[in-house]
Amino acid sequence: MPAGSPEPLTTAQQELYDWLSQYIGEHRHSPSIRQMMEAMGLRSPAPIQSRLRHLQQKGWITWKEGQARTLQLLGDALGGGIPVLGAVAAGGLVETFDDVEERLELEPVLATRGLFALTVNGDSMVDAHIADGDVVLMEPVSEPSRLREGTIVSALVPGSGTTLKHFHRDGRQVRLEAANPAYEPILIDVDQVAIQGKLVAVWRQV
Amino acid sequence: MPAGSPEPLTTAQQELYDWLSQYIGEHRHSPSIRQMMEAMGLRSPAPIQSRLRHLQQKGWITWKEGQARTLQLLGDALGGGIPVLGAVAAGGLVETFDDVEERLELEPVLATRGLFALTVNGDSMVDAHIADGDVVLMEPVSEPSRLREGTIVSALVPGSGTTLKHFHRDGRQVRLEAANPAYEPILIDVDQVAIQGKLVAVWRQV
DNA sequence: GCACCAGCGGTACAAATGTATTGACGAACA
DNA sequence: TGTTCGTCAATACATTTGTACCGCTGGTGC
Repeated sequence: MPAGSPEPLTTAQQELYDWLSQYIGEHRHSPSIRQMMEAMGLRSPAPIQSRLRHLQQKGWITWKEGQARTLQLLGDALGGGIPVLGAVAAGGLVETFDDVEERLELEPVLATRGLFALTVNGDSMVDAHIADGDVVLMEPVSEPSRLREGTIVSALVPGSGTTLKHFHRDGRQVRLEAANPAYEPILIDVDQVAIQGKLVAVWRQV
Repeated sequence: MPAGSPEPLTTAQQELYDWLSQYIGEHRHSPSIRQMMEAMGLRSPAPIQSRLRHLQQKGWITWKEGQARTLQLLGDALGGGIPVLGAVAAGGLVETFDDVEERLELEPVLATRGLFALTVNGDSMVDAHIADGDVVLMEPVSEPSRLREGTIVSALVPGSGTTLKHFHRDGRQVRLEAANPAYEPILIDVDQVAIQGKLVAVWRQV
């Protein structure tokens, strides 16, 4: 909820909300009222209806009347994106943020078909601000010849495994450069290397 | 689909899948079969059943039998998280990835209530691998006194706006340190600074 | 031509499901 | 003390909804 009015919940309401959050996170869809009933250890749907009504009035959830399993949490991120409240600065500056300027939408990226992720191991890409332990989201590459110069790709180099590097072409050869001067570029024939994917996003969870 | 068997779809199946993808992306829940029926311009649920069965057999969708609106796309990211196929390395190494080791779950983070995002401006946090233009996901902080030493926070410093820094306590004072030696630490009385949130995740979209 | 299959229409049915109603209990509060 | 409100039980009801069945059609390949 747009930070400001965290309407307090009763313990029963909180209990239901927490369970909903967990269930939806796990199953990707809303449970039915009778499922909530069972999970809460109740024997009648009425209490659930009541709690749901209150959760709705307080702005925590919403659903489509009459339609099954259309309940949604209004926890900012889920549904509608995360509000980007402003910018934070280097030296300082930037005013306080009052209203939402835009919303961060992860969906479009996540909806990319065939997307996969890799855990970054080592420090070869630190200069590109990709640190050890980061997760990189990659999109499969079908035509390596169409890659833009400098694109960060994951490449399978015979004898040295999979590696994350900047992609360059040198005529008939491919040059894979780390974003860290401590590492030597890899020069390899275009036929010898398999480009698995290109970098779409970086995710780091603290 | 788990990269490897891009089972071909008929145009009718593709049409339905595309619509489902769009609908779910927009509404955050599955439509009912009769809704699909209408959307496809049909007058009977049977064709939809047929298409759904085929989409399921080919591994594009899934649902819980007998339960309403529990259909899910199997587009990797949506539903089930993004498959983390392995690790990519610095110098090299790491074998090819065959099977999914784990899945990247963004949901738990995104479900955090009150979560907000900030666009990073400047290079004060480069040493923490947070670059200009990154989006940082922040969780509101209610009790600044309970913050762990070194936690990255966004703080509102009177006269110098909002800034992203490492948080430290020095007795009755707060020390805000940039992750870049070029910037001087900010020393300020605990009552003079407002800690708005702590860093939960970093998101960088290429 | 014939088999096969995806697709369509129409219909039917049982189950899942949201919702309304009534009554009772206990805690909070004036 | 009496009122209010959130909670629970039990029940009832109308839809919503998934699913099954039958027959027909048009295209594809043998």
